[in-house]
Amino acid sequence: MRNPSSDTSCPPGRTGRPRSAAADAAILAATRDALVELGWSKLTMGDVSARAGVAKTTLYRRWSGKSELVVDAVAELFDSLELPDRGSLEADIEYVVLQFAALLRRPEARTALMAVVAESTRDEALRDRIRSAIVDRQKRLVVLGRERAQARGELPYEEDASLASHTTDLIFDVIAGTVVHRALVSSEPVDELWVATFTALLMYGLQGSAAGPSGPAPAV
Amino acid sequence: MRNPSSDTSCPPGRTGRPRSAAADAAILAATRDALVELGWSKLTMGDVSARAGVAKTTLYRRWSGKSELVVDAVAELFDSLELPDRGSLEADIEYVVLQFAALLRRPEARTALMAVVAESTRDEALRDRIRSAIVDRQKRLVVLGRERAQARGELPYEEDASLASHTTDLIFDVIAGTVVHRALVSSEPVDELWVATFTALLMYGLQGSAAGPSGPAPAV
Amino acid sequence: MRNPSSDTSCPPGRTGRPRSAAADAAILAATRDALVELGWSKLTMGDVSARAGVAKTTLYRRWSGKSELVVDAVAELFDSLELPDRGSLEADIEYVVLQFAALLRRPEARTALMAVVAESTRDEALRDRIRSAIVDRQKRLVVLGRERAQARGELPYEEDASLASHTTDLIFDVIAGTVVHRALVSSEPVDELWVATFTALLMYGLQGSAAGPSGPAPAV
Amino acid sequence: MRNPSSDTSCPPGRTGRPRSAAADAAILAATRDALVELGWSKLTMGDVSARAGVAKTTLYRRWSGKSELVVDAVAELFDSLELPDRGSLEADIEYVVLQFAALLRRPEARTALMAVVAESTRDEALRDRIRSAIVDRQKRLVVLGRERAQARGELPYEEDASLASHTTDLIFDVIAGTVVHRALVSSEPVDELWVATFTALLMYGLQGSAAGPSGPAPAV
DNA sequence: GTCTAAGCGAGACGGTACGTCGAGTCTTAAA
DNA sequence: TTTAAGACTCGACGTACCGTCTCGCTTAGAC
Repeated sequence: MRNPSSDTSCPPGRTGRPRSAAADAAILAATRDALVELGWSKLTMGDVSARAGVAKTTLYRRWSGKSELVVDAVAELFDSLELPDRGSLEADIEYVVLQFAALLRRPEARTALMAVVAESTRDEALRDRIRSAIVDRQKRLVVLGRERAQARGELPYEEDASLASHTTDLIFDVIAGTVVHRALVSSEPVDELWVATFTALLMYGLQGSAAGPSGPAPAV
Repeated sequence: MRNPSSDTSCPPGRTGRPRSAAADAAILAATRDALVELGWSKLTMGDVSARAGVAKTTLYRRWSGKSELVVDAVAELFDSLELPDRGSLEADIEYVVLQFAALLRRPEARTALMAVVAESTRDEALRDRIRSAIVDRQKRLVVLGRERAQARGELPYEEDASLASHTTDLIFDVIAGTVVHRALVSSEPVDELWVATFTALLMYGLQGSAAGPSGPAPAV
Repeated sequence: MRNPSSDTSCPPGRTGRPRSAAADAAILAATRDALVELGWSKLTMGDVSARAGVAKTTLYRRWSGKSELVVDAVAELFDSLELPDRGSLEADIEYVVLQFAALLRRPEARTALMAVVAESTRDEALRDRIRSAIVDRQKRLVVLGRERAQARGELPYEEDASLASHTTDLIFDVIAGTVVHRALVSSEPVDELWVATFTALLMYGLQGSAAGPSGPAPAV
Repeated sequence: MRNPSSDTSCPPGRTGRPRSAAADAAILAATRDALVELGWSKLTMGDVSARAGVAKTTLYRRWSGKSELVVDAVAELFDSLELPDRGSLEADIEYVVLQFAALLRRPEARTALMAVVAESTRDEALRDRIRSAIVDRQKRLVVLGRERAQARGELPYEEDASLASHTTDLIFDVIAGTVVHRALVSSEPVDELWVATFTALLMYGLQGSAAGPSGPAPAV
């Protein structure tokens, strides 16, 4: 994250004691520790502040509540996501799926992600924060993978920008949604075999869709 | 639900005042009302008991906590899911996706589903309850749709029972996961256009995968 | 105190678990202990509840705040005040002064009395509670002593009830006010010598006033 | 007050920016305003600093806490007390009682006086400060009134300095204590009628006591 | 005329207590 | 034995003040 201080940009005026930069890092790390040990529902602001060696008021000065804090704490995990060029679209998809699955194996992510999404169903601001802090971080991998596949000729260029965006969104929802569902709802392992099967399904789907409505109609 | 009383089978002995059957229904309805008005995180056991005109003790005698109660309350919503024969696999998929999306538009489902999944990441028993009360209800639609498609010849029969089961699981995770992600994480509408696109992707994927690894390799 | 439960009479309806009578006693004793150890300003509701082995909510269910609680706790000390017949008005006065001074030597009374009076300057309800719980307990000694003196012929009967009441009030304010001021404001000891001097002053004053405006005018 | 800056004498060294003299006055005035509006227990240092247009640091550089600040703020009120010669001891007493009662009608004095006395029961330094800032200011009126009465021949000279001092103290405690008790504990008005009655009692007491133990024994 | 040590405003900081709320249990009397 | 009622313990909440600190900026006397 470029700007770890969350709610208010740090220097509104120029007077007064400046906010401790170290505190931000300590708090977010403490939040992740608490998530691992206690899980979302048993995590408390007081506990986090104690772990971080910080007063509770310092937390509330920077984050308006538990959800916001946890989003920022978990978002940092997503900074580690990357997409090296594995040579083919198929390999890239398998890599990104495995990487995301590994992230979902981390207890702090498991317990926190669905929780903040649940909260966000009744909180517009939280939804925006999740989008910018987490979703966008994931989506850029899809964008990158798609561009590479287009450069390789594996996928056609889409000239209509709106359509291109919608396609990216769909691919993203399919990949992220399916992996999350497998890992957290079905509680089944995301292992190499499953990833290969899922990737194959997705590859067929992408290539068939790319051929498009004008392509060979799905045979019954 | 056949047995709405959840934790303890109703009549362990036979003496004493029997449990009110009406109470169960009232409690679950009150729970859904409270979910609509307050959302998961602001729903309280005391509030539910007050809405249901029931003592808190009565709640705790039947459910061990908020998560269990909400799972049962929301599970009843899934009883309305059904899959009439629409004539083709494609139409069946579109129907099931739209139906599930409609369910996710209900505020009680939006706020509760992800929340109980989040809770279940640290609670084995809750995970089982979600599986039997919710997931299995959804999955039978996939099983049914697949059988119909096989009967129609749209999809091949899979003789290996284990493999068949895995394929069903994958399809289920793709459909349910993608729709949930679209609706709750990306917060985008699941409209006819999107459903058509997604269904097309899935159809190509299924047919390609059905042709199998021995089928035509995905062209680059 | 006849009714240790303070704010609400115990049985408003007849259902539900009744309030613990033991808790009242434990809380008031804990309050006095805390006053002795910590003093008024460092006494906290949380500390009292911990000492009493009681939840904080139980305190707040019975008393609306620290002031009310402390008034009730200290009021019990005043139950020990009594006025045995010492044979003469002078002896009775000396006895009551010494007894009150002894009470004011107790740290819980020293620290609490002025504090609740200070609070009561902005709180009508608290003022009433102090009056009924503390002031009236003290004043009855004055009433009793005066009646005895009248029976002995040391003081004349006052036929006008209003005037009689005003005289009692004056005597009470003089005795209680002077002793409190000596003990807490001037911080001087209320010893036998001082008591004798003060009592003499008061005796002359009472007898002179009793002789009344029609009595011998104060000589210059 | 000669030296309004309380805790540290202003110029310990000689270099550096000197303390603002205006700040002291502004702070004490703000303190009195806050006492009137909020009362002792709701008055906060932060509020006072805001009212005075001063940083909290500036307060704490001059006073060690709320009690000290309030003592100084209220003490200034006592500067207005004076005792013009009314021609007789009786008139002087009535005057001083009425004047003191008027002071106790001011909300800032009502709420603050008992509060700081309560605090002082556990704080030696505060007790000294109250004595020098408030009590001594009151007591000099008694000393003055007594000297005048002696000059008039209304009261005898007391040669034993210690005894004289003790008598002054007693008179002071009787007057101040009785008035405070009437005004703040009994919450009854200190009106002309009451003052006359009280003064009469006191006059008889003083004259009887002045006649002394060797004087006519109080008749039964 | 600098130099410099203190005062000053602003406001973040680590704490402690607040008074409230919800969870889940327990104790009554009535059904 | 279940029920409604409600008191109970426990623990977290989010806020308010406390008194301290760290900033950058005066300000006035010493050099």
